[in-house]
Amino acid sequence: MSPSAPEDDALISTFGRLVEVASRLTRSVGARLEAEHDLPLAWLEVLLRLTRSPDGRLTMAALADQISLTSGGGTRLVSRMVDAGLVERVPCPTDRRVVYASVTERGRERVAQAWSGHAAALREVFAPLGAAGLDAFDDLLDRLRTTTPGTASRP
Amino acid sequence: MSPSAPEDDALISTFGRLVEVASRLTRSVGARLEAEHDLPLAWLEVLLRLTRSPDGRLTMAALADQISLTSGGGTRLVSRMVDAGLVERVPCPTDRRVVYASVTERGRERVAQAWSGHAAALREVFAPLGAAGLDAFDDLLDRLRTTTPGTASRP
DNA sequence: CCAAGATGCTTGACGGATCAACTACTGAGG
DNA sequence: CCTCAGTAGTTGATCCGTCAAGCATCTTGG
Repeated sequence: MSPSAPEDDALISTFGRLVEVASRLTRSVGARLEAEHDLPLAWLEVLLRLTRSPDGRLTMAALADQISLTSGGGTRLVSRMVDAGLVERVPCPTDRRVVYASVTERGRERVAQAWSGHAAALREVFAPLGAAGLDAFDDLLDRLRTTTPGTASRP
Repeated sequence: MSPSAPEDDALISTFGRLVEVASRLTRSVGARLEAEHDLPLAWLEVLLRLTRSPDGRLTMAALADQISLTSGGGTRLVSRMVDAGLVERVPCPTDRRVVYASVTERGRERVAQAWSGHAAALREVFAPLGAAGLDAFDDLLDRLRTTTPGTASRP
């Protein structure tokens, strides 16, 4: 009773695989990061985005969008990181609604410590693709990313 | 102060992209499914796995593994689906520890209803890849999947 | 045959994300 | 100028998954 078309079936399998792979990879990489550097993957993800941004800061909305969280989720996540001293909240002088999340020095240190281990984990995880496969993969992901609708918090 | 190697940096970007794409896609596809068929994506995922399995059933452990949940998460998810009448728990006669999750008739109906809409959503979402890209993508995902360590619940 | 370890599933406590409501602020039109 | 719609961020309630402990059952080696 597998409903109907065979090529739609393939589509569904691919999608399932995507979700599964993303889940397994984040789990595996995240566990290692947690074990070796006591740093949740989500935190590193935030720190990386911030350190790559001009002045090491991003508005809450931009950050939430980049890490695919709703604005509420973003607020809570950075709150925890503020408590841990890795991030600061900096009010925007020209628009008093906006708040910047800004990496602290301590935050930069943590990234520097965790960085090479994280890179090693990723090298391992992506090894089966080879260099060519990795490039292709990156390109395909980019195509999917840019066409997918919008922001997490937009109805 | 972007730490060091440029090719590791690319790796980190690719990983970030993978997570982002998976998240956006599940969100978009899930929202549509929820809106059109009032069915959470995770439920459909379960129903699809079950209907594809012999006798429409899977042990709790096998199911949890397939949808990347811990065994505890699996238990709760099927409990909810049992309450909704889409799945039944069937004890295994030969090994009294194991419990099968088995699709009910009602479950099969829901899949049949949702299936074509879901397929349409996926066709849309994967459109930017084209047929060739989709094949390549599927192949790459498969390589990543088969080499990634193990089961969700295994330490 | 039975003790000890493995395995399959469930459950209580908890963490973390979502949703929706709310506050504060900005900017455009009358 | 003032109002009003739209935008940025926070927060209370809730949902869902994890972790770790626990129970039942199977299996194995002495």
